[in-house]
Amino acid sequence: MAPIRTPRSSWIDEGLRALAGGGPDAVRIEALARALGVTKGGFYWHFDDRGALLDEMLDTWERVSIDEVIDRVEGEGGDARARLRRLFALASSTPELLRVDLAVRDWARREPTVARRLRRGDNRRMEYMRSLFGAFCPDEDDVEARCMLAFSMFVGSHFMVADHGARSRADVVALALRRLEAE
Amino acid sequence: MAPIRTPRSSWIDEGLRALAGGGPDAVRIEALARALGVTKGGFYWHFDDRGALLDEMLDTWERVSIDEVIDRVEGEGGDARARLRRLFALASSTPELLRVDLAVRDWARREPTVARRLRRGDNRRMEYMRSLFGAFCPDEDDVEARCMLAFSMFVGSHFMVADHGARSRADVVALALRRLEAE
DNA sequence: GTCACTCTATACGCACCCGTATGGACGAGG
DNA sequence: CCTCGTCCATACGGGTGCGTATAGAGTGAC
Repeated sequence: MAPIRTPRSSWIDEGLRALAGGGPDAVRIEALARALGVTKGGFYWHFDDRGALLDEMLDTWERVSIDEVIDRVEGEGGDARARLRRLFALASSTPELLRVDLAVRDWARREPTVARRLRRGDNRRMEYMRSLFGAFCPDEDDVEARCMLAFSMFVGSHFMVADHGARSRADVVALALRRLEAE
Repeated sequence: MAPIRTPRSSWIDEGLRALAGGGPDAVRIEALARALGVTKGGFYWHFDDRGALLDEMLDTWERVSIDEVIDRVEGEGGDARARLRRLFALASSTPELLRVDLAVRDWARREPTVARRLRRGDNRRMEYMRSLFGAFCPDEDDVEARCMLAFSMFVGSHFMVADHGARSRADVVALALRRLEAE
């Protein structure tokens, strides 16, 4: 057994970095190789083709961005409002992961297979949020509206570039979130 | 003066169509030419290069997606809540225009010059929404939070793919909007 | 009919990228 | 020391796209 010099995971990580920076079109094998300091020779030893890499990139995105985040929020206890705030904090805490998430969302708009994965992930997250809002909010329509507003603000705030006078973007998001948590 | 066969505007329109469908990387001159039934020969008579086309595409996007929408909402009268609803309806009414808007938002995440244009546009729309929410909502923080929620839901809802049980996405958005319009 | 103007076709050089083929390099196990 | 497994470098063919150069077509003005 020889040692592993540039394992699959390096290619996947570098691919996710490229995806975050420039979208799926920026995931070019020769560019990744340059970034890793090798040539593409080894890439085709690990992967069948570019599509296989993209697939595995989406696998790891699903795992670390969705499953692990929810697990960590659940693991630390607190009431529903505390978990809600922690969910938002955690999801925005890793800039690199966040940018991958946003890139996947745009990608999903034109690739049905990506959209199917995103649907699975978004449904998981929404289901989890419903349980949190439902803990202190009896009306079902209201729960759905609050989930929608909270989730779409989490996503949409990164796709808009407005100023808010003296307030920072984070201030306004916190303000809005507090509004959604109200009785 | 000879007649105009494939004027600048054809290239810009076709470019916007490509942008809506596949992002800025999909705006390829030879592909646009094929779509227009000509070769790229004439393109370089109208434009210096690909960048010049992208620039003019953004010009027209700014004009028709922001200025004209606000003008039309204002032109038809009604109270603040009616205008708010019309603003949402109008902005979503033209699928093609909407998809350009979303593509520009993703594009802005990696191109500072695009981000600057988007900032200008988003500030205009936010300023207008502030005036509408401010008409029936006295607290300034509350106005800002509602604007943020409304705008980011408008944007974010198109970047998420969750199901809502028996409800349709449009139902949930309407539900959420009604919540934001409440006294 | 001629001219001027507005495109349009075609061909070229360059660069980038994909996927394949092939011959290694390099260290662990025997 | 030799072999095997794990990569890596290099070269190739094919495809696509950009921007340039150049010759020409089609139409209105005169």
